[in-house]
Amino acid sequence: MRKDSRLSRMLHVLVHLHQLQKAITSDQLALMLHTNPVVVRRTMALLREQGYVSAVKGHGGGWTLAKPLHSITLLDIHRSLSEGTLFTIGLTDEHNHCPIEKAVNLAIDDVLQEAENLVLQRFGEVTLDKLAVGYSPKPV
Amino acid sequence: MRKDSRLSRMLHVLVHLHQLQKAITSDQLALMLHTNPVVVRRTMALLREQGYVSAVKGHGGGWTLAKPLHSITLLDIHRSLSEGTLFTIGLTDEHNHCPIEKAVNLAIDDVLQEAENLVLQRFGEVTLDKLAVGYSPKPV
DNA sequence: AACTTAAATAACATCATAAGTTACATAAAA
DNA sequence: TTTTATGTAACTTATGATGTTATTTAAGTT
Repeated sequence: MRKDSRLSRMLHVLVHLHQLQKAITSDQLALMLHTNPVVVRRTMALLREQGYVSAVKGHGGGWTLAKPLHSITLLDIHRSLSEGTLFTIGLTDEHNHCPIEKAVNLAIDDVLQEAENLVLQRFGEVTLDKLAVGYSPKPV
Repeated sequence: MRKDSRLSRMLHVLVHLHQLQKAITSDQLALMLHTNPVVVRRTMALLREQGYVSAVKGHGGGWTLAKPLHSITLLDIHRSLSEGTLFTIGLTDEHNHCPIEKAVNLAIDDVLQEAENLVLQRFGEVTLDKLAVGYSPKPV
C-alpha cells in the first residue's frame, strides 16, 4: 500500500512557514516537496479548515501560519489530515456470530488500540516549535 | 486504503483447524471466510512455508495444523504474512539535506517505532490457544 | 478596465497492494 | 481413469493518496 506522507509533508511546510515569516505560494511549496501545487492546496486546505494556516489570493498572496508553532501539536495536524485508522491491519467482519472470529478480532484490536492510544498521546506531547531546528541566528 | 485482513483471517482459520482435528479444504475455508479458494491457498501458503500448517493434495486432502496452538503466537503469524510496515503513515524522502525534514521525520518515526515495538511485544505474548474459545465440551 | 498572480475546485489518471477471479497443471486417492 | 484437491500463473478489481489538466474566482498591478 502507498503510505500516507501528508503528516510528514505538512509538518515540514509549517515549520518553513514559521521560519520564513512571509507568504509562500503553492507553487513554491510544490517545488520544495517535489510535487504539484494542486496536491499542496488540497492538503493545506485541511489545515486551513482547522485554522492552522491562512491563504490569500492574488499578487503577493500565498500561505501563512495562522497560529504560533508552540500552540500546535503533531496530534493537531494528524487529526486534521487523517480520518481513517493508523494501521494497515484490518479485522474481518463476516457478519456471523462465530466466537472464534470474535476472540481473534478482540485480541488484535486490543493491541492495536493500545498502540494507537500511545501514538496519539506521544503526538499530543510534541509541539511544532520543537521541530524548528537550525533557525536561531546563533544555533547552539 | 483497503485494510490487510490476512492476520485476522488466518488466526480464525488456525483455531478452527485445531478444533476440527481433520483436514479442511480451501473450498471449505473460502466459504467460511466469504472469499475464494485461491485467496485461501495464497495466504495459507505463507503459513505453510513457515511450518505452521501442512497441505495434502487429492482425495481427503486439505489443510491441517503442523504445530500445536500453544506453540504459535500472534507475532509468528503476523511475521509470516506481513512484509511491509504496520502503519498507514509514511515519511517523505525528498533526498535533500533539509534539517527540518529530518527533524520532522525523526519525531514521527520515534513515535511509530515505539508503537510498533509495543504491537510486536504484545503479539508475541499471545499464543493461539488463548483464542480457542468455546471448544471444551464443558466450557467454564 | 485589462493584465497578472495565486488560490479554489472539478474531473480524471496513476500507483501500489490485498483481494478477487479464471484457467490450467500436478498429485493423490477412489 | 476419474475425481478431488493443492499449486500457480495471469489478470482484474477495489481503495485512497498522489499526480495532472483545466477552469473559475479573487486580489493586486499596470
